[in-house]
This record gives sequence, structure tokens and C-alpha cells, in this order.
Amino acid sequence: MSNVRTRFAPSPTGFMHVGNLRTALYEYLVAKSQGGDFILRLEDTDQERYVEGSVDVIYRTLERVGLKHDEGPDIGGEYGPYIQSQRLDTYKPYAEQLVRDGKAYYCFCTKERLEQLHEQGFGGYDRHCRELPQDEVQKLLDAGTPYVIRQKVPLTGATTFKDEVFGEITIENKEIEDQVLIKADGYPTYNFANVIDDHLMNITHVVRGSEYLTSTPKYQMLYEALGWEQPTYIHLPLIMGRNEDGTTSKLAKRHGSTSFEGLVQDGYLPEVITNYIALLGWAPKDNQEVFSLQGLVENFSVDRISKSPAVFDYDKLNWFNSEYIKAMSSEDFLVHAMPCYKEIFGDVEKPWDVLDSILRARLTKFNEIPALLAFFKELPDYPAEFFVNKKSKTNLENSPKMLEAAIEVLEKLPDWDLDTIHEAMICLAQKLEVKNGTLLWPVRIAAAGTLVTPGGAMEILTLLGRDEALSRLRAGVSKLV
RNA sequence: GGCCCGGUGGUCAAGCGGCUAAGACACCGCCCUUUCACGGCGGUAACACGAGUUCGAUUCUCGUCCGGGUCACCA
Repeated sequence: MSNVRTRFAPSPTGFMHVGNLRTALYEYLVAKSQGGDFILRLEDTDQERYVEGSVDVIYRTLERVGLKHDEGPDIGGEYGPYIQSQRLDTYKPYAEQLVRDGKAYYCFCTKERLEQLHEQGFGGYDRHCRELPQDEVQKLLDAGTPYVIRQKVPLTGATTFKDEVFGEITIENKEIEDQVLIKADGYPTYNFANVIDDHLMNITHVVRGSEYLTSTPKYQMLYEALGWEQPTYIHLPLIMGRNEDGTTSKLAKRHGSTSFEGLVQDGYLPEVITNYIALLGWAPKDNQEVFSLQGLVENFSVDRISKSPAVFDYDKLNWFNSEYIKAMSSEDFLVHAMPCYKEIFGDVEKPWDVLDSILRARLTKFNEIPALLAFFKELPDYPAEFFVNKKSKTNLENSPKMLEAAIEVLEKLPDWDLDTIHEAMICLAQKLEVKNGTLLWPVRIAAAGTLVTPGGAMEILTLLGRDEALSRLRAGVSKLV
């Protein structure tokens, strides 16, 4: 069995779109699930669209999600260079060879003429230069007339190719236009460079989004014209976004954060993003949903890739993120939460384990922490009515009594930690012969000044520290008497 | 519009001729509970439609409808 080789071939034109990332992921999985190699190649043949820094984005993103490539611009390999702008000389000879073989031709049409065709409603190119006499071509060439090289596509017949997920697809040749292979600036077009490089780099499986499905016959023809063996095609279903009018379309910026960096910025963990997008268009045999990258490698199989498009669902992504947070080690949790803690507590040390215990279960994203803990920083101005709670059986009359009783006990506590406070409060409730809630509701309200809090009264007291806690409880009493 | 592809609950999806049509997210209810959450239990909700093939179609074929993709000297 020949070694499986896949490639991720992004263009450095900006951020890493999740659709691209998903393609990279599947390319990686196709290779690694079969012990193959995953290659990174930069397709930068469009000078105008090049964006400064986007190459770094690509490296950083791949590294961050663990898609380690076996060959690439940064680490080399036996099929380099892996940047198309550095292999410019390799493409044109192939195009010229095709011209000699009668499979391609020089086209001298100006952009203006092409635009005019377009305005006249002519779909595509009218093949004006396809049958120019040899001597005229030579004359124009000698005169230095700008030209492109176009592929000579058969006028009749049909082209069929096999895709691993979509099956056999046939397209009439008359639907295919004489595409440009070499641009006027001498650069190859994406389609052409792609074919040449995939062949030269021994790529065995071409994995890409299904938006390329209809252009695959062009590739097929190029391979045939060059006398090369076809790679295996694996087209992936598109990732869609929900539009305002209820329709869906290819996931784009207007649908929300759609770049890897954007999602990370929004608070999603890198491994959550890959886990989720792995399931957009692929499902394992069983119902497993939480996968490490290694787990995906072990379970992946091409025949379980879906044909129909998948809508990107932020609700599900949120769920994944909260699941990952819940499963995190306390060390990792602390590392992720620390920036937020600093925002609230400054450099003051707090019992981090207590914070962990009250936050972990209710976090979807770490960036929610500051808002959840805001009341620690400053006691909100709250109305006395907050003390009234039917279920806890608290009201304006018994609340101050509860607070005073709590203050009395708390003042005398030898230590100020969760266990001590917990024991003292439970004990006090028993002594007062009230249910825990009757004592703890007013305490929590006075300590936090807000109806909803992460953690209960005792955790909040603990985190507040003795002085601040007592001061807030007294303020609560004075609000009621 | 031409061409190509797709169509199981709101979303992701199992299913691959015979099932009361899984599961997850979201939503709703109950329980647990010092608030909210977590957790547990339960619930609402789907095979686009019409013909065939077949003893029998969500599964196969065709048509209709709907949705999406693609039609560059961009990738």
C-alpha cells in the first residue's frame, strides 16, 4: 500500500476561517488515520490578496490545535520548496508543454474585451484565441503582447470523476470553459499550480470543501493532459451559517465569529473548536462526542463523512466548552481563570479552590468570570426587598434577626475558612431552629447584594474575608432596621 | 438562469428493505438544593411531496418542490 499523503494548502489572505480549519483537520485525519503524512503548502500566487502576518496565523493556529505537519515551509521536506511563490519557475514549462501538445493555447484577449463579453451577458470566455493561426501567435508573441495560457477543453463529450464521499459525478464538457493556467503576470492560477504541486509532491488524497466539486473535472482534464495519475478526491460538506431571514449559506462573517482567532477571542478553547468542527460533517459509529485529537485519529474513517451541509451551531459549541471546562484539571482551570481573578481581586491571594468549586459548574466560557464575580469588588446597591424569599421563608422581619445572629457567631470564629464558616452556620441554623435557607438567604443577600450569585452564602463569606464580610452583613442589618 | 450536489425533529446526527425511527445540543416540566448553576428523571418535536419497484419502503428508481454550491487573469 502506498503511503497516504494529504496537504493543507491555504492562501495567506487573512484569518483562519473555521471552514479552512475543518478542511485542515480532515486532511490531517485522513492521513494520520492511515499512518500517512500531512503536508503544509502555502498558495500565495495572488500577490494582490496577500495579507501581512497571515502566514504566522496559519502556523500559530495549526500548532495551537495540534495539527502537526510532516513537511512544510518552516520544516522543509524532500518535496520543497513548500511556498508556491518560491517555485514559480516550475509551473510555466508544464503549461508550455501543454501548448506544444495542443492541449492549451496562448490567449491575447485583453481584460477589457473579457469585461465586455461579460457585460454582453456572455457566460465565460468565447474562445476567441483558441484557433489563432500559428504564425499570428508567433507574431504577437514576438511583439511582446501580453498573454495568458488557457487550457483547451474538449467541446463535446463529458468528464466523469469519482469522489470518495459524493460518488461518481459527471459534467458535460461544454459546461467547462477554457480556464486560464498561466496569468498575464506569469503566475500560475490556483487551479493549475494546485494540480502541478499535488502531483510533484506526491499527494495521494485531495481533501477540500464541496464548493470545488464542479471544478474538479478541470483538474481531471489537466491530469489527463499531463499524463498523470489522478489523486483520490474527498470533498467535504459545507459548513453553513444561519442568515437573518432564516436561510442558510456558506458560513461567513455576518454569522458571528467564524475565524479560529475570533472564536478563541470569544472564549472558546482551541481543543473545543476542533472537537466541534470534527463533528460537522462526520460522525463516529457510536454516540461519542467528546474527542481528543488522538481520539479522532483513532476513530476517523472517510466512509462516515456526510454529504449534506451542516449548520454551525453556537449553542452546541457553548455546551462543548462548558464540558471541557468541567473536565479540566484544577491546575489548568486556575491558569485559565487567573487573568479574570486579577481583574476582580487584584494581586490579593484568595482560596482558589473555593473559587474553582463555585465557578466551574456554571461557566460556559472563562471570560464570564468577571461579570459573575463583580459583586466581590463592589457591593451593589440593592433594595431591602431582596431579603424577602418565600421558599426560604425569609421576610423583612426575620432577616435582620438572622443577620445579627450570624454576625455574632462569625465575629467569634477562630479561623476564617470555608469549613469553619460552614460548620458555624449549620450549627447556628439548628440552634435557631430554622431551615438552613432561612438563615443563609439573608446572609447571602447581604454579603453579595445581588439575587443570583455563583456559590452560596458560605463561599461568599469565605472569599470576602472577615472584615469585608462582617461589614457587609452589618450594612444589611442597617438597611432593615 | 445553466450546471452540480443535497433533503431524518429548531440544530448536529444514527439508520443503510421489516425499528414503538437512536443519541447529543436547545427548549419545557419535576427532583436535588443556602440563590443560580451542576446533577438526576421525564417531556414536546423529524423521515419534504407524489408516483413507481417490492409481500413490505425513511432506506432503491423517477418526477416535483425546497435548500445549497458553482459559473474570474480569487483562492
